[in-house]
Amino acid sequence: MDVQMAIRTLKDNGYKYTDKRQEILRFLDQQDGYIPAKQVLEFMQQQYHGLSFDTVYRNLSLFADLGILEASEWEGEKRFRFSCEDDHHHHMICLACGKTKHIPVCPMEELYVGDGEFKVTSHKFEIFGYCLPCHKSS
Amino acid sequence: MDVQMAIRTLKDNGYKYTDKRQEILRFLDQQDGYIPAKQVLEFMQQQYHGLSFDTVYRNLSLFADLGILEASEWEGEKRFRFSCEDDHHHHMICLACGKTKHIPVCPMEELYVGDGEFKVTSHKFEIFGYCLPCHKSS
DNA sequence: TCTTGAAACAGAATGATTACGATTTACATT
DNA sequence: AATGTAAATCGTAATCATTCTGTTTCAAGA
Repeated sequence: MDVQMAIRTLKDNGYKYTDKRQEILRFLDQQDGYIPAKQVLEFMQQQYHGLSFDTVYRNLSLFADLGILEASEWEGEKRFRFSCEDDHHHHMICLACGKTKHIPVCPMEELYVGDGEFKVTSHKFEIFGYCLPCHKSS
Repeated sequence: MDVQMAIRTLKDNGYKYTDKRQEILRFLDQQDGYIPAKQVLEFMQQQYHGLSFDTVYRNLSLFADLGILEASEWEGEKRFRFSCEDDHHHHMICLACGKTKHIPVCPMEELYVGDGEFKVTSHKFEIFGYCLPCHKSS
């Protein structure tokens, strides 16, 4: 997933492509790991003085709904990152800097949960901790 | 960990044992899994009309600090449960009614992630879907 | 019983997020 | 290029969970 694919996804679903959406997507495309919504807002307000909170928060949620972004949430803040284009996987997430590391294994593949009493539609598996640089500096 | 042990822990650390603390502990002792702080507050306000939010939130944090409770947080809410290391589990969550079902297996037990480059502190594993009653009625 | 410091109270403050009516804008159609 | 319309954004208020502050009440040791 990159900015071009994101634009196509937006158009395919009948959404418009605005300069603010472009800036949000370009900013997140440059980042490495999960970025708090607040931080995206701050970046955007540098260029668009008086930008409404609503615009940023609603667009981030929209992008996540469309699969353009991946969303997570910890320490009371929602965070977003560009969707990884490769195979299904999960993340280790650094609580200090938000950087992520792939976990190649998916627990769902080894776990039998389809017991007929629960129709599974999705799942979330995340490991939290500290990456080496952040762990050292604390 | 049970209510008696919790009382001892409180006393050992120089904290007082009040009727409100007793009620919070007894309520959580009867529960099965993580309970949102808000829900503890609602239960307490049934008996103590006009009970301060502060009393419940501060006590829950205190209990967690003392190791009486385990704290977690998702969907923007802090949640607590009695400490019980041998009962570690995860949940299937119904997206329609919110009811949960235990998953007896923890993927962390079978996954080697301690590669020295990441200090693991916690993890989250949740399966989303629909329980039988909700699935039938849709 | 008395004393003292912790606990609880009441309500304001905070921080993140969402909601809403009014206005502006993107873009397909004319 | 001009127009119509649904979507996007604005500006601000509301909400939700939680924390803080200053004062009063109370548990438990002396």
